[in-house]
Amino acid sequence: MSHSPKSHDLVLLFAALADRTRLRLLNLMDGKEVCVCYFVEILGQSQPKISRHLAYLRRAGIVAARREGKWAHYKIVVPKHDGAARIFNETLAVLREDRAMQADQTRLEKACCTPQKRPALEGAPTPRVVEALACSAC
Amino acid sequence: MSHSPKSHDLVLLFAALADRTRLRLLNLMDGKEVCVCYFVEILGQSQPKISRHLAYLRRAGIVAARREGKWAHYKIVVPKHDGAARIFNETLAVLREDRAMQADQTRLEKACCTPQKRPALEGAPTPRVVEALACSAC
DNA sequence: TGGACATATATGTCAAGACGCATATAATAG
DNA sequence: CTATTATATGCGTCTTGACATATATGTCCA
Repeated sequence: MSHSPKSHDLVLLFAALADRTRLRLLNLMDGKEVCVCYFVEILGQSQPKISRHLAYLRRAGIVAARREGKWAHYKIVVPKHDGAARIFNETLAVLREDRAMQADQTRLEKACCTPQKRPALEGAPTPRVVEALACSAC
Repeated sequence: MSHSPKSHDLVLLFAALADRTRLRLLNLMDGKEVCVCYFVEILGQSQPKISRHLAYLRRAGIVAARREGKWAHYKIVVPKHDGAARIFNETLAVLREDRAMQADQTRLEKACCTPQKRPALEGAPTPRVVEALACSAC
């Protein structure tokens, strides 16, 4: 596929990646489908702010939302455009090596293990592994 | 090097890449050091516009300017941060595969061969190959 | 020295995005 | 049905960036 690889796609991708909060969200979604309440808890940012950035990523076509009862789950969608996909995957790989991003990952894993200790996560669905990359702690 | 790979660097890189004109400029600089007047001629955009985008890229630290008499030459500088460098190089590779970007390259090569046919390029220094990647036509 | 030309910056205008706050929707529980 | 919880969206404000026009700076050459 990836019919006409217009640089327009790339510009949209880069714009979506040009925000720290969005990079942190993508990093948390790396290999997992994550509930919104976890993003709010782990990043410690306001729920509307998180929701807005998730909407931005959704519009950019690099995440997909799934509703399950009162919870919304988000997961990564690799861009169709081949070039964009390569850049996107490389970006995820770079994020994995970043200290702060690893810290986010660690906190997510910890929260997954003892969600009952966090009021905001009581009864919330824990992140679910999607396509390879196992969550060692959960 | 690349001591503390802060995601801040990445955000700045992505912001710099999130513009079509800047992507076209970077593509033209791929492997060559290019005079500003060539950018203006090849992209067919106003000189101030080109200059602003070059200034943006300069501030972002991914191009370097060199003054030679009345002409200014720009060339690519790969980011220090290792992750940013990988993403940046991958981006350049993707641009090379893009139709429109190839068209820009072709027009640059043609202009290099017969600069005397273009008033704006009379006497201007032709792009100079830097670090490998030869300009086959010039 | 002065003028022509190449390049850079200042300014005004417009649109997009980020954020906080409040509020609306949606689904569940009681 | 009402209350509660989770998520999304309007709205006002601030910042940033893109662009066009105008202007400044710097360099060469006559």
